[in-house]
Amino acid sequence: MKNEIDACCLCDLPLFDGIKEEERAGLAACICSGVKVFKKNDIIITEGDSAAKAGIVQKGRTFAYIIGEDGGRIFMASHLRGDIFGEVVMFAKNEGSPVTVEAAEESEILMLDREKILNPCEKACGCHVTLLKNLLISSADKFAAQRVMIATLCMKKLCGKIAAALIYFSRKAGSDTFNLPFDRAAFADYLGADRSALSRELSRLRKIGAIDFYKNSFKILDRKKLCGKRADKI
Amino acid sequence: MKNEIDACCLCDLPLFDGIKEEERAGLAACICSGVKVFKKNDIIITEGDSAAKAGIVQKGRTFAYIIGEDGGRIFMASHLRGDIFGEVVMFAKNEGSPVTVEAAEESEILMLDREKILNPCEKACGCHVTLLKNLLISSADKFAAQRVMIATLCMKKLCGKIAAALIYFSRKAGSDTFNLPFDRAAFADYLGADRSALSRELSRLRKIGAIDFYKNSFKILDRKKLCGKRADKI
DNA sequence: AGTATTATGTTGCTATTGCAACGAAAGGAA
DNA sequence: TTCCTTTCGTTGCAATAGCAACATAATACT
Repeated sequence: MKNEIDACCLCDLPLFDGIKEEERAGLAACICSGVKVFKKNDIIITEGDSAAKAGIVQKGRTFAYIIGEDGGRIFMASHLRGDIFGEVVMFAKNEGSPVTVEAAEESEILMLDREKILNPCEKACGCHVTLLKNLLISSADKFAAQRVMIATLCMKKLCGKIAAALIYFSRKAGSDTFNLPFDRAAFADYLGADRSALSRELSRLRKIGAIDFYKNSFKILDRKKLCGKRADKI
Repeated sequence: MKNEIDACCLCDLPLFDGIKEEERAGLAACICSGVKVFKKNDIIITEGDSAAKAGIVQKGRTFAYIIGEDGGRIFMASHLRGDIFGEVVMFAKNEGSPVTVEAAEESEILMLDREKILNPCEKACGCHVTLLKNLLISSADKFAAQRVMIATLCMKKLCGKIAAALIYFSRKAGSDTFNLPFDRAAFADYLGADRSALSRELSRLRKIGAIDFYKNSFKILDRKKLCGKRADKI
């Protein structure tokens, strides 16, 4: 295990909003328990793990998923540099992690300690309330992200799901051109759809001029076409 | 507006776990701003409402939903006596309620005040950290409920969605016989499916002996049949 | 009771989509 | 380079599910 904490990365997180600059480093050191390096496809948290772990991505990219009862992979979230994962679940009564977290590429993860967050050393008392409020804000944001997923998955047709997802990621990026944080297979998982059906539909949307894409880079060309009814055959 | 606070209802909530009996009533009075009565189909919170309201159901039943871009209703949650709603969203940066909350029947709602929760009177300082921790726990639980919805909606076939939902509500009730908190139309919304398609599938599942139901009361008879492949025709 | 309204079930039709199988393209490793 | 692996697109086929329209049952209202 490496033990260099990228203080810059850690202290700039929203988690530390409202905490005085001079207190951040101390608090950061207090709540975390070291840096771990994971190779691509390494499992960081296994579904059912009793220990309530959390982590912050210092370098690389990770994603969380569930293996559904039908064997399919249910995509839950992706985490880029600066993102926290596991911090919401840490507080749930239910024991065991509900998801598996996997490294999408070689990644450095700053591991957080549940107990230290819940019961930090006494000197941190001043920051503590602020930290908890920030965690609440973070939870609320993740809650909102899940709500977007639900709204996407509730669309009755695949093109509706695609439209909802593309519009969401476009808005998030603040541009009609943007990258999706997953490959086709993961995108299909995210939409709860079949990969080949997704490919077919994306091709159709490109053909009618609604979108354009190359790999995981997408561009929305025409929102009306994106959401409209399908044209009659031929 | 009525002004009787059902102290029993309020104080027994998980929100007050870990807070001394003698402090509960005071804290309760401190964070809430009165009781409102709503008739069936009254709107309690409208999507987009700037005020971050929250409430506790003292009597009755409410539910939250979004009107999707395709006009369909996206079911998000239902709230029975003792349930809190809006408390997670209160902390999100994003202004405006993402959902509409509606009374499913005549309901008494204890309204909560965001500012009072975030910045309670000084004397409540001792309880404050505990209250925030409890809110974190509550957020985590709702987060988990949303994750279940996502796992349900990710099922590729309707029978899979139905199975996932029924098994979830069965486990929640701790019995193979249980009531769903919605009528057929809302159940279809919850599954992101068409109401008539849901009826058709439920009838099929009853015919093959997987489940039985009457109104919103369901019974799981055979889990294998519930999830298995469809029998060949006739 | 009688009527209106709502909730639920049924069915035919057809578009949609899952599934499986295959091929092409891209990238990595030896 | 060549081989291997992974990713992505295409297509035929059959199952599925949305949609609309209607029938029936349950409930509320006067």
